[in-house]
Amino acid sequence: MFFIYICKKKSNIMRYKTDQATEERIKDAAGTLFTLKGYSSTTMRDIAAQAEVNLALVNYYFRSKENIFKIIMREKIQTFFNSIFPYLFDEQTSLQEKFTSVVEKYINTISQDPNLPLFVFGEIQKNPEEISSLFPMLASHNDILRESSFFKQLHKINPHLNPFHFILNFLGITIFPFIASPLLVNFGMESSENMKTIMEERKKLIPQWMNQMLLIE
Amino acid sequence: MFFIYICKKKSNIMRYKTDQATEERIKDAAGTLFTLKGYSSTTMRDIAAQAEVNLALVNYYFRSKENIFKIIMREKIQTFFNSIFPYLFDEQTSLQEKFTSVVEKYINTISQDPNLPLFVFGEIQKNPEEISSLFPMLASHNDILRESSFFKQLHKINPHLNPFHFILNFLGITIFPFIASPLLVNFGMESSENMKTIMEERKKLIPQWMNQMLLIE
DNA sequence: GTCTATAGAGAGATAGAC
DNA sequence: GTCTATCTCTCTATAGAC
Repeated sequence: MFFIYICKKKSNIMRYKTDQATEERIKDAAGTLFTLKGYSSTTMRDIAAQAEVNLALVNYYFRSKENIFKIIMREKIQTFFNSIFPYLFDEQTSLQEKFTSVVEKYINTISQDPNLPLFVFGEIQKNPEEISSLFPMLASHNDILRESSFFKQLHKINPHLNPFHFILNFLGITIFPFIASPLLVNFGMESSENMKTIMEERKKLIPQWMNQMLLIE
Repeated sequence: MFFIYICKKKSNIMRYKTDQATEERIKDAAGTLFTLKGYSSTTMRDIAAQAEVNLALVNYYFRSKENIFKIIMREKIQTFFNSIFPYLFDEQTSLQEKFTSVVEKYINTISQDPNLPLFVFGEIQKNPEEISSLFPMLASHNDILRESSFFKQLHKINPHLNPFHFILNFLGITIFPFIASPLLVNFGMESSENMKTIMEERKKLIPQWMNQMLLIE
């Protein structure tokens, strides 16, 4: 009895420290691998190895591969949209301020996790209904973008063109460089170090380009 | 003997018609599934079912999954680059002409296979060295883009900015809409029918936007 | 060429010891 | 909580009949 008591106590103390660290390590490993290789190419054994834990532990903490993926996916999409959405709906800021703050925030976020855009768009392509189930709010209320302050401001400045064009342009020139960078490195574009400085330059340039584009009728 | 002769003859006649059709059907099925779901999420059984043939036949014609994937991948990348590259290196055309002809050609090509960009960039992210092995020409000669007529013309018109910025912008506003469309449909952007008209509008708009952007120093 | 049947490898998941 | 061992399923690939 005494022995068991001691062990239990020790195990409880350990748990508080170790468990959190282990769970977090597994989640980090899964996040890295999923964003890099996608759902199907990532195995539970990969995740265990990357997290330096036993395979059984991954199931112990997260029950199933599908479950751990959903958790990761939800967080990643959250990160992805949170760096844009709050700004787009802010009625207090000007179009200019939106351009600069979204670009700044977005490039900072993605720089820390450059595979994020390709992961998000890729998984949405593979499983379009998934995003609706993750964010039912969007499915039910799907004019959300059209009713944003951003959309209205774009329309006011240039009523001749569908504001979606400008949104596509804005996201395109901001996000696409991250999507294309592995390819462009092959074409002698930039080493991954230079990619960083390129993106820093673009923080200032993108708002200017957007202003120029708005002039067209 | 006579029986065998007849059968052989019949089988040869059949082969000419049937085999080509079967092989083509398998390749089409594989192409569709790979571009939609990626390498790992696509099974040989999927391909067989989609092509309406027996599983063993897929291996009969293409030997292995990896092999059929390489064949598809090579063709898709070929299509992808052929809609851009010849124009970029043409010394005879002006920058304006390049903008319009690349946009026209590219949007037409991708419209027939909207998943192509995400597939190409996704697989390159998963396996960056693969493209070098598929196109050794690029690996050995990787200043290819920098030496293009397009690059030089951009530099001449705006010497203050790295031409890669404009190339990123150009590809971004052209390609990104296809990458983002499954997502934007969720945000009430456009039904897939309207996506077609949106892209038609962009054929004319993109060259104009590019001109505007070039003005910035 | 096309099919059925199956070998063989690798995946996700869990039981049970510690 | 963590590990070893194993079950079960599905996948790729092929052998062999027609």
